[in-house]
Amino acid sequence: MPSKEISTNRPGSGRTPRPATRRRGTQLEVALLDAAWAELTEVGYSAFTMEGVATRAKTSRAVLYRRWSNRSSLAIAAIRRQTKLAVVDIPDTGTLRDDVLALLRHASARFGEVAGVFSFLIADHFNETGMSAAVLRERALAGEPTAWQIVLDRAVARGEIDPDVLSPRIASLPLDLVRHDVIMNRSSVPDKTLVEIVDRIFLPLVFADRPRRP
Amino acid sequence: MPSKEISTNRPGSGRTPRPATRRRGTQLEVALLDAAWAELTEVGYSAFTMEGVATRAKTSRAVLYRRWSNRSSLAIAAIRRQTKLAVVDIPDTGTLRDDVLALLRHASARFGEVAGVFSFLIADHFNETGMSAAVLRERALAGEPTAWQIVLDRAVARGEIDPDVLSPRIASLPLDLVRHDVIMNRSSVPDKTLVEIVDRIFLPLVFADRPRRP
DNA sequence: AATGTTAGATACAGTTATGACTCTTAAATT
DNA sequence: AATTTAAGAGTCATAACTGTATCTAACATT
Repeated sequence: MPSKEISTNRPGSGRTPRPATRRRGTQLEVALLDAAWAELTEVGYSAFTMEGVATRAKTSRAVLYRRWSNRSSLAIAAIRRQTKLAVVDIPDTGTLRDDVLALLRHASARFGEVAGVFSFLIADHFNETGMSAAVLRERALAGEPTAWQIVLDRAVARGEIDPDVLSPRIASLPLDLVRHDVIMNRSSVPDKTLVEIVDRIFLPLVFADRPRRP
Repeated sequence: MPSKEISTNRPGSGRTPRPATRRRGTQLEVALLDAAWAELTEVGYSAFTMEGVATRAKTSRAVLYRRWSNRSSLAIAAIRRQTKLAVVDIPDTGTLRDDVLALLRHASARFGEVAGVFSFLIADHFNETGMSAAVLRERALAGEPTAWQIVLDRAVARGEIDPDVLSPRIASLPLDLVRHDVIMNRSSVPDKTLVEIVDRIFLPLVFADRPRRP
């Protein structure tokens, strides 16, 4: 059977009509990471394979292995890239409440999209490396002040809130709750819930010692 | 090579000194489920295999397959058993704060179990069924009032808190935050954090309209 | 004591992914 | 134009797990 079609093996002339172009360098790497991200969001980490990514990216596994030695590295790289890409335009409505709500709505919608990726947060990689979702998040956001932080800073600058009552835990509370909700329900958070988080939990804590806003 | 050691294959006389006892019936089944639970909490669902469970239980896969046809059935059975077993003894210190703290400490200490169960909930099985962790949790707790609910009810009965300010979201807030923390950090929650959640977030919200406690 | 059930060991075929390796050739570099 | 790099196609050995099956001896039942 090895004598079948001897040396008609020339690529381009064989049964597989290969595209005449080859991606290189950054262009290729971006394509690979995008494919990896798409794979992650669609099939989840548990079914995330080098083979699947290679197929989707229309390349071979070798190209992937040259850059990432295993699937968890690739997954992390894809997540990193995606979090960098996801630039939020920062709301500036003039009130803390509306700024915060705008960001939560955005976060909820976005978390909802990538809910499948959260499977990654639990999976084997963290068992091996001892890394956690929190660590990954910190690294991904390293340096850059988040939109969230900027919105809070502005509220402090306006004199709307007292920086002393804004402990890190209270500051991150709304986003934490939205994230928790998404993880538990595997879907974006109803707007009613977002409003409740802001009006019944976050703002009362932030304005605890002050008279209520007008 | 098949003629090597013909018929010295008698178990008990071979190279493997097998234990002379055999578990049966309920005793065996309990051992299997315990092994499955241990495996689930330690390696997570993505690395949860019939083979791993069998090895841990010191039995063969056939014994597992006779009872559960695949790993998700086995995982579900193990989780079911555990949720039945895990009876929390309900603290009754006389104050809401200490009761709540006791329950949070208990929940935090069992973080590994949370992580194990979550790794299952989030894995592929649920991608297909569309079920969410929140739904499954409700089902698991169906009927039975939780220790958490009982503690809150007692505080209401003592007149310590006003049932009207205790919306479902605020009521579940401390547990939600602990769960979120466990998921994000893959470890138990520092006691300092638990105290902060109770004293800086939960109690201020619950006692919002009242004078501070003595 | 005889009989039936089944735990537990072992083997096997089939599937899927890994990771290393060829080889040709498109694209970049010189 | 000549040379170097590496994309992309493909092969192969290895490993892990699945699900089924076979066999024996330890237990329960009679």
